[in-house]
Amino acid sequence: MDRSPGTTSSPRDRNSKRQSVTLQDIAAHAGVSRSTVSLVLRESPLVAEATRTQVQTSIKALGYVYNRGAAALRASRTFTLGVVVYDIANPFFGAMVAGIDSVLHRENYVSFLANSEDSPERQQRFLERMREHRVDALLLCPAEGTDPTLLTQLADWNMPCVQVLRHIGAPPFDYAGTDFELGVRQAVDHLVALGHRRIVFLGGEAEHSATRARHQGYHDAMHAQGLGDVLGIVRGPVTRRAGFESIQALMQETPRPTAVICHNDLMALGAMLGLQRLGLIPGEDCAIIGTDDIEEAALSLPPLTSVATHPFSIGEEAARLAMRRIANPGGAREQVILTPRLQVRHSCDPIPAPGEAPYRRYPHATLDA
Amino acid sequence: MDRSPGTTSSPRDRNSKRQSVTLQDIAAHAGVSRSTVSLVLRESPLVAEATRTQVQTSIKALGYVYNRGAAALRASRTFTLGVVVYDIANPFFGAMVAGIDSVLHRENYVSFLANSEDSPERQQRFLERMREHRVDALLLCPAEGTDPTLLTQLADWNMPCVQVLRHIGAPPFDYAGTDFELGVRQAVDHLVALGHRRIVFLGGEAEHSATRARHQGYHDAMHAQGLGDVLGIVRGPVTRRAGFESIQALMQETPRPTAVICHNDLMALGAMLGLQRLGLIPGEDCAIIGTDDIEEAALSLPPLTSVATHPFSIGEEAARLAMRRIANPGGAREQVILTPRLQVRHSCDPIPAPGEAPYRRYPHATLDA
DNA sequence: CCTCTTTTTTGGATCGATCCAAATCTATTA
DNA sequence: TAATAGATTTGGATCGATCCAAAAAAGAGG
Repeated sequence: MDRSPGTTSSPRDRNSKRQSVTLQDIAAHAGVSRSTVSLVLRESPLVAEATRTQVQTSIKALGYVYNRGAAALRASRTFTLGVVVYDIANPFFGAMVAGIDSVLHRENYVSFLANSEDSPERQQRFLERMREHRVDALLLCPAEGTDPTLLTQLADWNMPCVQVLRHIGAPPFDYAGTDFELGVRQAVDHLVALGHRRIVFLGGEAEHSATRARHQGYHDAMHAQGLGDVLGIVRGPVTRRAGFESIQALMQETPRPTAVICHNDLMALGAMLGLQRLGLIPGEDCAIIGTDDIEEAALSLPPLTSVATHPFSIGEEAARLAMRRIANPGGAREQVILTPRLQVRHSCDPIPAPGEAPYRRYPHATLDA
Repeated sequence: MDRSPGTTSSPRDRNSKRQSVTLQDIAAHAGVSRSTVSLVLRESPLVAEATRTQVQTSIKALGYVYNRGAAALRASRTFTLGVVVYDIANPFFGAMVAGIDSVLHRENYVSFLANSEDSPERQQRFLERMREHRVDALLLCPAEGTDPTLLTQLADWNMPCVQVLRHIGAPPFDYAGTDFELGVRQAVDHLVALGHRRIVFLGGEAEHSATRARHQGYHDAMHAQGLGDVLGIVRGPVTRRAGFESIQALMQETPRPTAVICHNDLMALGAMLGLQRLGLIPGEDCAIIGTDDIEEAALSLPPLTSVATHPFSIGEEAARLAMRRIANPGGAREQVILTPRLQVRHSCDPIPAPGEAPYRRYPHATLDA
């Protein structure tokens, strides 16, 4: 009030002398105290309306930039989240991360993303780094082979953790994922309704919740359909290449399976390719169903029938759960389980009429589902 | 020295009273000063060997966790990097991010990853968030349509920026990418050597450096080969679906192109699918070359010939450049341009002998290149 | 006009590290 | 042995915000 700093301290002056505009500078400019400015920034209802607008004007005028680091030090809240996935190159995770971001954005959060590549050691190093950076919470898709005591460790660290897609350790824990068991059941039921009996599951080799649930679902559904005698599970990596290779081995068997359900879409796409390599037609010589319903699934030949697991929604739910946990660290743990939906396309169409050339059928298929 | 705090201040005691172990605690435990501990942590050569080991013992004993936020406040260095990409679901970026991480890891950095989805507005919001978090530098793959003044803005913000893959604004600026022009030339030359003349380029519609360079390369290479009269560039989105659709339109034309070079691999894979949908055989009815050489390229039918752009290396180089810039903000701007390499597979094999059934040829192709 | 609430504002302490000039401790040399 | 140089160590100030108890201002009631 005694001076009009808008003119006395020119930007040039500040540039040369001091690095950045601080609360103090704004306070001086607006003729109030540091604390009041802080309250305005945090949108406290305590400040009078007139003061608020005055301060906001000064903030704009001086081009102030909030220093979250400084705030974090005092308030011990960083507005920062750690996200650990195991295969960032899988489009599923692209979509999931987008879902996470969409929620974090609203909450003014920002995320550290790390790719464990399914290595517990890599994962551990990332977690330690994130600990130093004092993330408010963690979204963790645990790497294959992660020791269940990791959860205890994180609890000791005081780092809230929401597991995503896979889970380790004993309940209760926070978790967001899909009902994989139900997903596989949907796939099996669909195939059986189409007349298939020899249905093989191309699954993962790792022992974690997500493979277990799928295998359990397969097992139960097959039994429920009275097909307990033709169970077949192949275990291996869950990559495109693995799908490509294992289906070719599978097709050498007699009797051949007539349908294959895959752990994820990448495998399923690889499997379709493997069939083609053998001169077989996916969907006719052997039905294929994938899991995830990534974008590419609609863009294969034939378009892939897939159990949609809604990665974007999973990301959103996981992030929301993390926000809830941050707001209420002691609250009851939650498990958010989304319901998958079978997206039917053309990779398990019924056998074509005898006269019809199989290959020619694809052009009639619609790709837009 | 006067007391043995390892026993006097038990962990339980600290848990209840104070939140976390600080430098002060370690100093007391080791019988030295705060400052000395700080020097040890930063691996300063100033501290005597005996002191160093003593302090390190105390650090372990007390389970100290470095608080980077606090350090950042004082030292105004956050050990944090912003990374903005425009399509996280593209496996190319998965590999690139992995390359970035591998460098950051060594340097004890951690990265905020943001996905602009090619929206300048989204990008801008992320940048503002990262500014509040005071990232030490930015790795930016500018979203399509980004205003060139963004560079000025970032300079005003005092935020070092390394552009990646695409660049906007006027030199000098820091940049890491590939010689796309050369890449396309390699593709054209390869096709011409195989006897192709009607070579079409399936390119992007956006006006940025990466599309311009590719188009320029195509233009120059075609002219150099004396094919200036059969130029053909199709512009559109650079997605799998776009490749799928535009090649089908292209195949209606007369005379038909005999070869297509694509902006990226996703397009090329889509294009191969499009050919199949028309009942045409990729590589025989029409040759296809992609760009990037993502993992999936080796796993298509036929395996895709592609201009390898080495995403992992680009990520590494970009991150290294950022580290150099952080260490020396005023230094001369650098442009790191990697050399692409044509990875020949089977999507542009020469026309098969008359008697040979085209489709049967694929099983003989090796997928391992 | 004065007292009593209620609303709004404030300054000093604090978060946990680094910076830096000065103090201390060790050798070395005259 | 004292002076000097070099190697270590140190404490106070600082980074830029929040917390919180207390002060000041505004409004209500008699």
